[in-house]
Amino acid sequence: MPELPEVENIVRILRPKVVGKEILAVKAFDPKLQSLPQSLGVPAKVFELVRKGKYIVFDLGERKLVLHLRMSGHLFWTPSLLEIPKHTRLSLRFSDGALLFVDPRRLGTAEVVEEFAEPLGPDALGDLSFLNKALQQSRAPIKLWLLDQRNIAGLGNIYACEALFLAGIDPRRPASSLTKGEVAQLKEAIHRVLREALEAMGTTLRDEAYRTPEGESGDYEPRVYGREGLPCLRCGTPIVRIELGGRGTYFCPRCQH
DNA sequence: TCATCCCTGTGG
DNA sequence: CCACAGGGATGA
Repeated sequence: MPELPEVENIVRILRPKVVGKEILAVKAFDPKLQSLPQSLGVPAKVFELVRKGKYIVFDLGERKLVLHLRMSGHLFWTPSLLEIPKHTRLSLRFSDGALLFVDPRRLGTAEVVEEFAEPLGPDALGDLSFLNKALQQSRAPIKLWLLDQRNIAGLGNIYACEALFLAGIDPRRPASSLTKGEVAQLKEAIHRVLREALEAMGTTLRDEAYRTPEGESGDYEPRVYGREGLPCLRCGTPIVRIELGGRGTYFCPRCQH
């Protein structure tokens, strides 16, 4: 569910609540996470809270707690543990509140490691000049290339579609077929979409979908994602949905070539 | 480079 | 009932 802007917002909101504080107790509600309280060990001071691609990393000094929300994960901040919402998988108690990892589909992950070592490409919010050369080396459809976190970290299904729409590029095009001008457009489009979404506090498509740790929904409104059959905001042509790599892919057949 | 799987829920 | 879901690992 969450992509870079949503994860970044979550981290920004949580940072003042947890950095410099101690995790006083950990409880796992999912058998998959049974060993986590043991490996985490309490009390554990949180030195830093950082986003790496779509991962959320709690720097505990000698070790890191690494969370990934995948499709349906949420992090909620709550003043008390008296009421545990349905689908809560993990709770981290602090002196003045608690953090709940809630994940209906249970696809999310939480693990304690010595060092964060996921193979991630450069962050999508950072310098994108590497795209010029990198894209030349792959014949994969550009949208799938953008979704591969080893290439570029942070984009997901919504913002990959949105960026390609803004750049006027057909998602099926081989990455290596993009001209220099198109790559320039794409770089700009990626940054624009992510900044817009960040400012809007992310995208909340359905009621049960993304929320900030304080329960707020995001205001970003996709231009093409989820708009099959609706008129393109630029030319009025109905937006088309196709499947690419098994994922729904939306684009304007007239604006994107 | 695919399909398949991991899971559960919702909406048509 | 079936289709679909904002992610990613895996094995053919």
